[in-house]
Amino acid sequence: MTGIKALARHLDLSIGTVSRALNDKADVSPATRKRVLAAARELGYRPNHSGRALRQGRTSTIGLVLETGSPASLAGDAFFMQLIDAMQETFSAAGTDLVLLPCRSADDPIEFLRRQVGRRMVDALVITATRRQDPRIAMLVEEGMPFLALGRSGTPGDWPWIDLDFEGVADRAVAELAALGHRRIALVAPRKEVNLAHVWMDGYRAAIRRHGLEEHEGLMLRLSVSENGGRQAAEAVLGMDPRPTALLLVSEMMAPGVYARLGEAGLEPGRDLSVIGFRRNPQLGFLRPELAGFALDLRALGTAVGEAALGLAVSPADPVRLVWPMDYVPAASVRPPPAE
Amino acid sequence: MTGIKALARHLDLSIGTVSRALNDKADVSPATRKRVLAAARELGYRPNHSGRALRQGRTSTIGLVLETGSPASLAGDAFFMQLIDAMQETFSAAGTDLVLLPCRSADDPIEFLRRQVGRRMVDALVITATRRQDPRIAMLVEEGMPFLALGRSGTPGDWPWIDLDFEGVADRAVAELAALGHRRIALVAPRKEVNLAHVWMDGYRAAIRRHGLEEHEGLMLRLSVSENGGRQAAEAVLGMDPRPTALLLVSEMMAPGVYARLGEAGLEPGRDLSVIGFRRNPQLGFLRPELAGFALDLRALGTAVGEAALGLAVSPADPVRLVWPMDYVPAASVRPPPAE
DNA sequence: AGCATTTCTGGAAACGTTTACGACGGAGCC
DNA sequence: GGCTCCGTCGTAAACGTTTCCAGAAATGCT
Repeated sequence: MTGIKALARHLDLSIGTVSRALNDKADVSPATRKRVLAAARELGYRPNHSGRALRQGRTSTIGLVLETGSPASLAGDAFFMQLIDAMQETFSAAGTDLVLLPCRSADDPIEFLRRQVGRRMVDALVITATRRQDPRIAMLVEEGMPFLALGRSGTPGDWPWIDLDFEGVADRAVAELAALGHRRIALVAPRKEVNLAHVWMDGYRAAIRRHGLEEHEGLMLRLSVSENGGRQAAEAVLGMDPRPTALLLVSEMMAPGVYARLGEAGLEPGRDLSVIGFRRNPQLGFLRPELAGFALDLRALGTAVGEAALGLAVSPADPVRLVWPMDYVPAASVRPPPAE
Repeated sequence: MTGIKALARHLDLSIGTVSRALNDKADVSPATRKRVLAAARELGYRPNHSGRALRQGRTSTIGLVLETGSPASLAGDAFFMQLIDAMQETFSAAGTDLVLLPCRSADDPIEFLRRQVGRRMVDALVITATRRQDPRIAMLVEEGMPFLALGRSGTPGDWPWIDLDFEGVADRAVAELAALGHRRIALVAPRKEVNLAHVWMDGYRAAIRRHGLEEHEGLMLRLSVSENGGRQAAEAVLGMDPRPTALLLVSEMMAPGVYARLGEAGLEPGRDLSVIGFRRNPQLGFLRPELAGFALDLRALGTAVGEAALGLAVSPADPVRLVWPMDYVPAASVRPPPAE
C-alpha cells in the first residue's frame, strides 16, 4: 500500500513537503505541488484515515445513530433514506463522511453511545427517536460529545435539535377538520414512548380544546407505525360509538391499512371518514381518494440537518433549535362529515 | 480525555504494562491486571480508535454498503433492519463494530467504494444489491479489499457471496401452482437491473418449461418493489387476456397493493387469483387471505452473513459461496384455479 | 549457595500522518 | 558586499496505542 512515505521516496522529497503539497498548504512551490499531485494520482495514494485522525484529533466523520429492530426507524418508508441522501450531499461538499451507526434496540443505548464516544471514531453524532426523558442527551452533554438531536426531548439544557412541527401539524389539521364541521376527531400516536408522541398529542389536545370539539382520551389511539397499525386504527374507529368522523394519523404510512380496513367495512375514506396523513408522500400516490397531508421537502430538511451537524464542531455555542414547518395540502380524503 | 498514558501515570505503571493488562495478554500478574482494570473503569478509559487502528493495521470495523435513494434497499420492509440486528450481534461477540456506509445512488458507486478502501476505515466491506455485471466486484478484488457480496453476480472470479435461493423459490412456487392445476402464472421481477432479477426470472422460466406451462414473455412484469408496484402488477394481470390464474411476487411487500387492487375489481386473492409472496413476513399477518410464501430465518441469515464477514479477514482463501434455502409455507392465498 | 528458569515489568520502536521550526538559498536593499 | 527577508524545503516531534526486547525480581532446581 502506497503511503506518504513511499510517495515521498518516489518523488525524492521529504514527507513533510509532500504532505503540505497534498493539503494545499502555503510553503510549497507551485511546481513541486503539481508534481506531487500528479504522482499521488498515478500511484493511487490515499491518506490513511487512522494516521490522519490520530494526528489531527478529528476524524472528519459524523455518525448517525439509528435504532435497528424498531420498524418505525428505517422501515415503512424511504423517509430516512432521502434524509440521509441530502445529508450526505452536504457533508460531501465539506469533506466529511457520514456513517450510520445501528444501535440494536435490544442493547443499552447509553452503553452503545458511550462506546462510540470513547472510540472517537466520529467527530459528532446525530441521534434520532428522542424520548421524552432521554438519558442519552444528558450523557452526551456530560461527555462533551458534539451532537444533534433529531427531535426534541424534555431533558433540560441547551443542546441542539431539529424537529418537525408536530404540534403545528396537529393544530392545523384539527382546524381544517373543524372548519368543515367535524366534531369528533380521532388521533393516532406512536405506541413507543418517543417524544414526538407527546408533542403530537399535546398539539391535538390544545387544538381540540380551542375549537371546543369533543375531548375524550378514548379518541387517542396508541398504535405501531405501520400498515398494520393503520388497519388497527380503522378497526378501533369502527368500534367507537358514536363513531368519529375524522382520523388524524401520525404517519402517512399507516394510511393504506386504514383504507383497506374501511373498504372491507364498505366505507369510503373521505365520504365516511375523513383521513389526514402526516406527511404528503409521493410513494402513496396510488391511494384513492388522495390522502391529505402536509408537504415536507426532505432534501431541504436533510441539508439543514447536515449543515447543523457540520456546524456542531465549529460553533458549539448557540446551538440550533429549529422547528421545521410543514404546509397543509388538502385532498379528497378530507370532506365534510356525513350527515347524521 | 484519559488516555492510556494518564492511566499509567495514575497507576504508577508503564504504559506497556497497562496495555497488556487491558488486552488480556499473558505477561502481567493477576494483581496488577485487576488493579489496572479497576482504574480503567473508574477513570472511564476507552482506547482511542485511531491510535489502536494505526498500530494494529486494522480497525475492527466492518462496513455494510447500502444504496440510498433506491426504495428497494432499506425501505418497504424491515428486512435489512433485522439482518443488521443479527449481524451486529455476531460482530459484537467478536469485538467488531458494524457501520453502515450509505452510497448515494446519484454518486458513482465505484468512486464511493474506492474512497472507503483508501481510507482504510473498515477491515472489510459487505456490498448489497449486486448487479449482473458488477464493476464493484472487480474493483474490490483488484484493490485487495476483503469483501462479501450479498447476492451473486456474473462477474467471474472466486469472490465470496451469500445469496437467497431465488431460483429454488421460483421453481418450488411454480411446482406448487402447477400441481394445483394452474397453467398461466404471471411473475413480478424488480425493475432495476439487479442480479437477482435475472436469477429469479431464469428460475421461473426453467420451471415453467419443465412443467410444460404457458410460456410467454408478457407474463413477466418488471415493476418497482413497493406497495404501488404490487398494485400495478394486479392492474397488469387484470388487463391480460386470457387472465393468468396465479401471480408470483419477487417481494411480499408488494402483496398489499395486489390485494387492494384485486379488491377494487371485486376479485378475491386465492379464489380468483392465487398469489405467492416471496418471503413469509409476520408484518403482513393482517392480509386476508393469508399470503403464501417462503420461510426465512432472518436472524440465522444475519448470523451467517456476520460470520462470513468476520471470516473474511482471517481466511481469504476458500471464499464462502452460499445459496440460502427457503421453505415453502402454504396459505389460503394459493388455491386451485377458478373453473373456466 | 549457585545457577537456570520463570514471571513480571519498563523502555522504546513503530504504525502514517500533520505541523512547528529551523536551515538553506537566492533576491532585494542599503 | 553584507544585511535582511522571503520562498522553499527538510527535520523531527507528536498524536495513542501495541508489541518486541531486555532487564529485574522471584522462583525452582541441584
